[in-house]
Amino acid sequence: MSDEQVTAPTNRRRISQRGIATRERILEAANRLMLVRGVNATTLDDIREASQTSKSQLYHHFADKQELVRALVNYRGALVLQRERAGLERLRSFSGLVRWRNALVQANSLNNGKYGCGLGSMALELSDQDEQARSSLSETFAAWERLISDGLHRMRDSGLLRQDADPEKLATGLMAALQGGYLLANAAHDVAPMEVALDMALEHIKSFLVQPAAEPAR
Amino acid sequence: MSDEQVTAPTNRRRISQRGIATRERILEAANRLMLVRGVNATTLDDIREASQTSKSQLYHHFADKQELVRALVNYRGALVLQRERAGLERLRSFSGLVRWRNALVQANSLNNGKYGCGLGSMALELSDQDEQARSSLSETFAAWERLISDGLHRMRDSGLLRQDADPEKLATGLMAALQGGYLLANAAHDVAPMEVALDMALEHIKSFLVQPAAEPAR
DNA sequence: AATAAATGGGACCAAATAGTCCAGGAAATC
DNA sequence: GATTTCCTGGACTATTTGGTCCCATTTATT
Repeated sequence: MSDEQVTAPTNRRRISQRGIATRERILEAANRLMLVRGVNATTLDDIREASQTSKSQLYHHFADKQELVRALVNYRGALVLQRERAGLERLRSFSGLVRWRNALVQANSLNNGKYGCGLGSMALELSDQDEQARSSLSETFAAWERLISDGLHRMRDSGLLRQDADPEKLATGLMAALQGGYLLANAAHDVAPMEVALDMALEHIKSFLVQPAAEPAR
Repeated sequence: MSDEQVTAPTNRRRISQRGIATRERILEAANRLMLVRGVNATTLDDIREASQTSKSQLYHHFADKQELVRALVNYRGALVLQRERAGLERLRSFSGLVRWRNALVQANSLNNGKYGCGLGSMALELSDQDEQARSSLSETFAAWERLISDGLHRMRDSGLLRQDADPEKLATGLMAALQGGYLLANAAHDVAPMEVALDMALEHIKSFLVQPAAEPAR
């Protein structure tokens, strides 16, 4: 769904290790620059310079800026999903969720809430500008939520969560709290709102635990 | 804190009704265009055309694009706060919160989740690009949260909310859910995630009610 | 080794876009 | 009503930026 390449003879085309590396270097630079400056505020010359490549290479690997952005959407999505899969695929307990929360908070606190979520910022900037990018981002968010809801399903199946808990809705709520937390933290240049938001969502999930603990979440 | 005008002789400068109207027309057009296309993707020519003005007028009323954007940040902030003040300053009950939620959801559903929150989208786009804009936006968010927390304080003072409820944190959580909901709804082009997120936050607030009702929030 | 195809460097072009300028018209003050 | 100051229209300029092109170099296939 994301790999259309140069449209035509993908098979007839030779490809070298060096070419792959260059393409990767471009995406890596675009990822880095566009995270801090935003997509529209980053120029191709910025990327060319940061990736130590040239114009012809940019246009050799990507038809135009839009296609580069779309590739970045997939690139960044894959990175996030990979990271999140590592942290969520074995989720089976509430304390696992707390650890997951702590990891996100700590990562974000390293830069005082700046930059926010790479996916969320692209979503707001591109959704009303590039339908294909929006669609990809939406799917990535869905996959991310599924990682969470799968964990919640496991917790429900094992009897930790009540039967009337709705893993999908809980996951959506948690994701919204996370994204909203990123946004407020970014605006405030302070992780605090992100912590409060995540704690709210965790508290909400906690209220569906079969044996609610006495102490509040943390 | 937001009105610096042309820096120098604000008093010595005559100003006509027509001038004010033109400035307003420019801001109104910028507000409209930048909401759907984003700040960086909107050109001054777009604004000039949409506002039925000319280049000289843009630069007569604003030093450059950055200052126009900063003025827009304040303009939009004032609009949102005005709207929210109307809906929140008499907040005294949980059902009042539900009505507030419903109004936001309905407004957003009119365009299938598109465009998101005018403040939130600017926040993500400008926070890492214009420190002054970020600061203003952060203050506006704080004022908005205060409208909510003031209402929650009233509910706590009147005995509706438990004493251990923290209005500030509850307001931050609700705001994060709202902003995250806007973001996910925008990415999905569907209000549903925004509803789920807001309901989660309301449910969380509900858990601090002195006499929890039997039925779930709605 | 010869050949063909992929990769690379960077000058160059065209369009978009921010920003300038000035002359004429409108409004306020005397 | 005259004069001064503000406001407006729109042509014009400079810069940025996406995109093209050509030729050299490297890599793979024979």
